[in-house]
Amino acid sequence: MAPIPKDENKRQRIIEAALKVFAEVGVSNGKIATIAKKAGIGKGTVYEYFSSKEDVFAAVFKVFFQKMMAGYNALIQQDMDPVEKIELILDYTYDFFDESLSGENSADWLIFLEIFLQGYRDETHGDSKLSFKNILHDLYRMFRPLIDDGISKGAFKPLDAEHITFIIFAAIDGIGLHYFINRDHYDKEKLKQTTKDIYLRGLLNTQRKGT
Amino acid sequence: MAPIPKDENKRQRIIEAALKVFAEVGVSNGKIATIAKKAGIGKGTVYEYFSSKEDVFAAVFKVFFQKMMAGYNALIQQDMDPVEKIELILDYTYDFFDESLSGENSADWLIFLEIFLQGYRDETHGDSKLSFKNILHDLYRMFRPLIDDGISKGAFKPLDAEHITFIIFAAIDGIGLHYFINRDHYDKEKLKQTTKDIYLRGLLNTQRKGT
Amino acid sequence: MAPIPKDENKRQRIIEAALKVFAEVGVSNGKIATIAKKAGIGKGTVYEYFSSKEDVFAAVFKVFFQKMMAGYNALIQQDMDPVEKIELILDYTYDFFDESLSGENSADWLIFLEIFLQGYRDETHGDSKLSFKNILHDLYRMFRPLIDDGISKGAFKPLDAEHITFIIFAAIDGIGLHYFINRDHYDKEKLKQTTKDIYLRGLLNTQRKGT
Amino acid sequence: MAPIPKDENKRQRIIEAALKVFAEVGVSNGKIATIAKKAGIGKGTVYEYFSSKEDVFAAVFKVFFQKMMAGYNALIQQDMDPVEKIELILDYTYDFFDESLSGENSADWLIFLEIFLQGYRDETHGDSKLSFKNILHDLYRMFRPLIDDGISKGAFKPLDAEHITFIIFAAIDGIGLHYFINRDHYDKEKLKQTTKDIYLRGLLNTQRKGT
DNA sequence: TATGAATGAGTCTTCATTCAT
DNA sequence: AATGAATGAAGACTCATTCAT
Repeated sequence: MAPIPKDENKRQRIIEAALKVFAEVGVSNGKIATIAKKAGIGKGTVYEYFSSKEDVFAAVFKVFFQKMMAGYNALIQQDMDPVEKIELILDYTYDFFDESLSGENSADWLIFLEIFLQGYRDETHGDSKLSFKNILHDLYRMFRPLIDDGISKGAFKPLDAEHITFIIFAAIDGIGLHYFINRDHYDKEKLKQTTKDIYLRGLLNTQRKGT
Repeated sequence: MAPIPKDENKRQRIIEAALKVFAEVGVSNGKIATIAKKAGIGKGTVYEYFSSKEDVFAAVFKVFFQKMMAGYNALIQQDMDPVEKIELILDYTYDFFDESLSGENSADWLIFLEIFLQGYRDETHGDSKLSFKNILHDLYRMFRPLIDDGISKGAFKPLDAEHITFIIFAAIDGIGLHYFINRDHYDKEKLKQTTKDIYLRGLLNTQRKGT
Repeated sequence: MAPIPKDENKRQRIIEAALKVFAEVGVSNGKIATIAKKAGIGKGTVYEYFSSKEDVFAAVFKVFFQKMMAGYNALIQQDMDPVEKIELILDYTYDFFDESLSGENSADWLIFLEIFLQGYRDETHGDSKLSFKNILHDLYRMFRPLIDDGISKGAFKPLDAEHITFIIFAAIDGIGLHYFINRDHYDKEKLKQTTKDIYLRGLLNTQRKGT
Repeated sequence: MAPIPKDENKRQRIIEAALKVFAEVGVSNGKIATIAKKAGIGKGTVYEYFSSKEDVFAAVFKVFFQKMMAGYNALIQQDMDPVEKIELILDYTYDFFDESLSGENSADWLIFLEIFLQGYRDETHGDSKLSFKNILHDLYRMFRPLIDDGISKGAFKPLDAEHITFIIFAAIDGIGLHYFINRDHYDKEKLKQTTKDIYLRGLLNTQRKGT
């Protein structure tokens, strides 16, 4: 059905174009014709690389999360102590959104929500090959060692690692989302600092020293 | 075009039906015919109360946020100390999603994202009468006094109130979102507790007592 | 799927239009748009009465054979002796095609083949609600009593009635088909006479009297 | 456009593949891509041998009737008396269909109808290089000497030879067609016998001997 | 006021055909 | 000579919206 001919580069161009289009107007409203034009190819050519619009979306979905995970993973893999890493990750979240929002890519990040919605519905309706849940679990799994490390090194409170991971990542998501809409109303550096203050003073058990 | 006839009750039924339909299948895929049937009226009747599908969405948007704000506002208005309130609010977030997800309304909460997306796009594209940003600011404005109160009473750290409000609310949002997808993988009570642990041990400056 | 609203008259107009269009250009090449225009309605309206093009075809199929059977049945029901009836039926076959071919309906009869092909393929491919075989058996069943009657009255040779029915009807079909193409090359009255000569002198066992 | 390159063998493979494909799914639904694959060549190569799909069909049309005529002609050319030949031809019709229907070629014979329809329409619409009428006349012309021979030898009734030819051949066609669909419902040998009984007892004037 | 039958603009998708390699 | 990637014209079907009843 989806023959996937050789030109891998062209396939990528379609995915990128689709990402932008879906982000800008939504998956339902994103026309294959628009995607094709944006990719600089003919309408029919899209179907040489993907069997359907749904299939295009699936590819966008996959690529998006791979990139996202790669971004965070690069930070996590670095050789530094857990506290610094958490700080880096929190800072990075703001910076990542800030970059995503610059220039013409301004709406790119909306694709996260599009993907979230579409992916969740597909899952609910059972016709999904894109297990959204699984993606989230991959993300948690990626963060998890960092938390474990912090706990074992005594840097983090000895709370349940699984639940901490969930909360931290979920919170980061929400913060990114809101910052996405409100960045012109807030001072980024102050937000970064406050975020770290709130998270870390709680996460770290250094204060216990004082007890 | 939309004369807005008398029967206000019927108008509400349409909005409720639209909420469910949009939540379940998305705004783009939500059909006027489906909404009408769910509201128990004829297709044409929808156009007696609303001038277009877009107009129906605007009403859903408005009602949804009014309800949401009412829910949180009820908690905030209660006469109790700021720390307890924050705890209540965090707990409530989990409970709210838990309730929303029970029974047939299981997808209701997806409407938040639908609304978010649609609202944000409308705003970006300039054709919006629904300022999404304004809604968010209303929400922050609602939470703000609670933070101010906590700070002035010495219960919360003397950080910048505006930024705290942003972070707390954004985090709550993210947590709700993720819990929405993952609730069957986690123990709610443990999550509640860990959430409060992380947020509050950081937010509260009680540890200073020890100094 | 196929709501089938009230206006039965309009439904008939669509079927008639489809019959002509399918006959003229084939089922595959027959466009819904053309059918709609010919029926004097909007494109979308076709879908108020039929759920798909396939469904339109099914209706054409059904109506066509009902008419066809009604035509032959009227002859068969008449109160006259079997030999005369067979003669009438053979004559009628020529006349029927002759009429079908006059004026603008000139291609109408091609629909028989279209239907034959489409029906046969649908059956083979299993996705048929139009059992073509069943239709043919209905036709045979209709002719059968005539043959039985002729045999029991001693007018026809005492051959196997079922097989006679098959052969006579199949031959009539072939004759109609060829006449359809060749009528301008032959003298109809001569064909009628020759046909009866060949069929009847064989079918009747009157000649045995002479033995 | 269609330079008709050397490899005649490849050209035949395309025609054969097209025959099967058209028979199976119809001319409209038969895709050039499918034909190419079945012929074991590239899609573009088809256009080295034929200028268009229509041109491919024309070749199939021509080849099919050549084969068909060759089959019957072989029988007609044999040195035997007219009555035996007619019997042979009638028997052969059943056997031919029986063979065509065995194994994977099961739908091959449908091509006759496809060709009939397409050919007839092309003729009607004037864009035909395939005079369907002419083909039929060739067939009649082939049978004609057999009838003439039978009449002149006194084996057949002295009816008009041209009309007899038409009727016999047309009837054979119809019988083949119906047998194609119904062969599992009838006993072939009985059908053969009954067919010959009906046709020959009428065609032969042997009964006159008794007079 | 309420309705739902009618409509056609708009979208995905297919496929014959072209053409650079 | 052979190929198959690229293309866009064409067509089935959907659905917001209108309007006569």
